[in-house]
Amino acid sequence: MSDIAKAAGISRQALYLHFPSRADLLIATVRYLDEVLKVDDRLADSRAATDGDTRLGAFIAAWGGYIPQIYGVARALMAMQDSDPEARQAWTDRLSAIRHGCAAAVSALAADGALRADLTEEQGTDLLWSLLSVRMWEHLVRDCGWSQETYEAEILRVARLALIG
Amino acid sequence: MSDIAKAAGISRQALYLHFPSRADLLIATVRYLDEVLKVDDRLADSRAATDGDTRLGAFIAAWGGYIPQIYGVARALMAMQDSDPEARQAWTDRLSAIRHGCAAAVSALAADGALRADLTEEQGTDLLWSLLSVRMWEHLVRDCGWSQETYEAEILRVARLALIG
DNA sequence: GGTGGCACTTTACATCATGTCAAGTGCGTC
DNA sequence: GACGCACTTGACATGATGTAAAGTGCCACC
Repeated sequence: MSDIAKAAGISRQALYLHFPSRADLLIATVRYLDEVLKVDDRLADSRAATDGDTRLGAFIAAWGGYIPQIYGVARALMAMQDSDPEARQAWTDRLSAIRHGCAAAVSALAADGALRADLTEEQGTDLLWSLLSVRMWEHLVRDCGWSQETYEAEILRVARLALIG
Repeated sequence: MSDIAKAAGISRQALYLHFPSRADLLIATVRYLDEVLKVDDRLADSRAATDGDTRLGAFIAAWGGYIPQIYGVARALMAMQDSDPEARQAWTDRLSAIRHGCAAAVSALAADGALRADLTEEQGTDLLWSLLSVRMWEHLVRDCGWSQETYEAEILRVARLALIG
């Protein structure tokens, strides 16, 4: 909070006049980023897709490409999940929105008869959700040093293999 | 530290006589668990495997089954990575040991000519490493509510699909 | 021109976890 | 009996978060 106040050119206490707590600030920041970076527009392609495979690809491209934009705040928010219930709730809500996107893609695959026979839609959704988690991105891009392009391509490839067939 | 001291029936300060810091305590705990739970024995099957696919399966079973045993400490250790360089180093070392195991399995697959043509050994290792990360386990088992069996079976299935072919 | 409201500042303080320090206690061993 | 050792109690420093109170400067409205 101190650093942020300094960067904003105001006193630490003035920050509390705008955001009641650290959690509130981070949550507001995510919402602000969503607005500025037009997360809805990014997901439009995926919603417009007619077949499951296209939808899957568009969703992975949209969300996978969005992760690096929000990674900083996401990390801070994830880190305070254990201590702050408000932060946990906010991050959980967000994750659940992503899960909805995953579910829609998996459902579209199922409708095409393209979903693997040995997977329920539920399981397929969980699997895709995990592949698209911020932690997965963090591990592959930040820890392993993969480029964003390699990450997106490889996740798409693995998701296809894991879900389709 | 206070809670741990209480649970151990000694004063908070006495804990510092045994472990100089919280990070040291957690690191010592991981090492202790490794010893008590015989992590080496668990990995023996995987090292003994003659073909790549067997090695992959044995490694996933061994490490995937070990994660829930150390999850509590692992989580605490992961949480303090940002603030404590000592904890970061210790956890990084541990992850790198796991990566070695992944690399050995991928390498065995490559030796069998079973590794997908579009993957380098490096990439395949990173991928397997990510699938076997504690975060992945956490997400699927703890957050999604998968059983340990489903987790192991599904990770094995996805790893095979992603690496072999 | 005065006045009130508003955003902000400074200062002080509470809390909580980690960690340090010092003095004392009880117990077994040499 | 003296020493060492593990431990206790109590005090204190630090750093982050958050609360509270009093003061300041400026703008808009009457």
